[in-house]
Amino acid sequence: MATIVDVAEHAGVSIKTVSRVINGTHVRESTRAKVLAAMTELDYVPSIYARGMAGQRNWIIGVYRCNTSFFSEDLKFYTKTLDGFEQHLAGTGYRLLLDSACWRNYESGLNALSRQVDGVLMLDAPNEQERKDLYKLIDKVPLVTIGQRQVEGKSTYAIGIDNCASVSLAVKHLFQTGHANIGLIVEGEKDEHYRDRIMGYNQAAEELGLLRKHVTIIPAGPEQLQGLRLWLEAPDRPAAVVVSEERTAMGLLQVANSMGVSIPGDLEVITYEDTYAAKPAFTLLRRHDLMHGKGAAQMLLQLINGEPVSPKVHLMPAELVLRTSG
Amino acid sequence: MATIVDVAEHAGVSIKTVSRVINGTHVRESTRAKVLAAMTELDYVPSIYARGMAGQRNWIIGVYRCNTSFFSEDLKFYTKTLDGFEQHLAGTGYRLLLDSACWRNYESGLNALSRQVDGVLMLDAPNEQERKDLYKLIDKVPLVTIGQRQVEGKSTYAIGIDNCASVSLAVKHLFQTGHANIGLIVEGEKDEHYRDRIMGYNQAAEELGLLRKHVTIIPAGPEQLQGLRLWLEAPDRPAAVVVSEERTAMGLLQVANSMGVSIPGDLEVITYEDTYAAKPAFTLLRRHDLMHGKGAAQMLLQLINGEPVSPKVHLMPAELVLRTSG
DNA sequence: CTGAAAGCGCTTACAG
DNA sequence: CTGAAAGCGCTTACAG
Repeated sequence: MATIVDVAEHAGVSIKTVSRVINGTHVRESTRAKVLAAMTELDYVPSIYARGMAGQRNWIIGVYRCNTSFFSEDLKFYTKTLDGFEQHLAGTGYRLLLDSACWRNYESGLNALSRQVDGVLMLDAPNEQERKDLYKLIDKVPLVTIGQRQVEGKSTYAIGIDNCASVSLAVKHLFQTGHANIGLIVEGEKDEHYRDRIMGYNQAAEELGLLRKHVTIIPAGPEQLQGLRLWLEAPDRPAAVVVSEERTAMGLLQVANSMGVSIPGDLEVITYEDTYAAKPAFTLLRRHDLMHGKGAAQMLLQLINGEPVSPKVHLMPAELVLRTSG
Repeated sequence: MATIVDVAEHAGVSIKTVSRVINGTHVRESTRAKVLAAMTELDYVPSIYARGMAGQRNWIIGVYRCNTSFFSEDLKFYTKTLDGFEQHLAGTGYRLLLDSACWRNYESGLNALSRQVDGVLMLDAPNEQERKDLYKLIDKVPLVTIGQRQVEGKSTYAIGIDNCASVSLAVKHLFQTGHANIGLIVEGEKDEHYRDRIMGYNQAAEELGLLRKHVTIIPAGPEQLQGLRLWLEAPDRPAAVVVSEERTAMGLLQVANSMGVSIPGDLEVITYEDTYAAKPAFTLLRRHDLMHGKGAAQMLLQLINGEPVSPKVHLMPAELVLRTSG
């Protein structure tokens, strides 16, 4: 296995020069070409271990999820984000480390991770306690979260969707297309993003002067279809609804079908766009996940490089994608 | 940042002893406790870089996908597998590295990766050319693939689902429940797993003496629903069908609903179980993804440790999960 | 712009 | 069972 010494000898230059080529520092073009040729010929790959140990950079970025296996089912909500993150990182020399030894214990895990990486991307919304632990680590390692993280009034560097503005946008759209009786269905009320969505609904409802607010919490799980059935059967149910999760919207479609309720004819539905294949008869709230991921990578690189990052939190509303069928 | 020297001094032992504790080698229990206490007190974390460089192990396992971003949409087919893989690895000291610099170029990428990791888990089915490149690397690094990989009659170490046996099982089940006109819908015929499924269908059809084979290829994409409509409208269409992808099965359900065709009343459907939320009225072919992942991790650790692995390829049929509703 | 040398924090024979 | 020392392959001041 060729080392930097072999490359230097083969190219007839100093080790330092090879190092400069590896690190992209300025080297005379003809020299660089000679070195690159030697690298190719010797099938040389710089050792991440030697680089991490000798240098002040590790060239590794840790990707972290709170108190959950990295590869749990709901990773699907992040695949495009991570794709964008990785796309932006490609060519920078950074690699992604998923530390299976650490994500089972939040503080000590991240603590350990923070020593080994140059920066951390944090995916999931921590609960209150985790958020406090998280905040202790912000000073130890450059850290960017997907979605806003508030800790005692302060925030992490964050990029993501503006759930409040997105739901508000959806409600206003329904109002503008002639609906006055507009509901919201969410799967919970404890998580930050559900709270933000409820807030967005309430804000829009007040702004528009809606006579009635109709927020329903229907948790995911075996009883969900039954819950949706009851919701649909209620005599005063809204004629238009924003559904917070696409799987719930799909359930709603299924139940509506079985009850002879036509969507969008009898019930107009707007829902977040997720990973399911069929997108029938819904107007969608489309997140720009790929862009979030790229933005997170950019933010993180700026933090690592000590460049100023502004604003600290960058939230974007979803884009409304009008249904074309139905 | 505490080093192994600090820990040794603090615990009043030699560096070597600390190293032995880190690596789980035999140390007197009282000594081990003293060292662990010192580690905790000093908030010590061993450097992966120093360990990787000094030792003959890197304690890192590379996870690799062929010619695709790691985080592409279809990662969802592998989340449970990876979850199991990671679960089995937890506590062994190994971590997972996703090398964003390498998976864009197959051979050179994996080549580079192979230097930096102790073993590789390979997820996607490579095409013929990639498979040849892959095979060159088998000698360089312990490598396990999910799903079978044949290269010129030889195979990688592999674990996964037996697509042939699974579809065969499904067809036989339909036959035993009284169906004689049984079809198969797949989304392609080039990929190995589609070929295996078609093979399984054909084998079962011949074994059972089915009078007619009815294999239909309906690619995913915008025209899929139209294709499924035509399939459903055909006067001689099967009364029972094995659908190879759940998204296609969901599309079939949607089209059937709109046409007034009842599932399972008018059409019995068996499909692979994937990630979608609603599982109505289908009998499912359930893969034991978690088990595949754990098995892959076990295989890989055995290979890394130089232990014998047998059999080299371990394929399991899917489990038939009978529908309870419909 | 380049060369010689120290040092990063571990593991591992080699002695004791 | 333990201690002292070499060495892994880089980066980085430090000289030239």
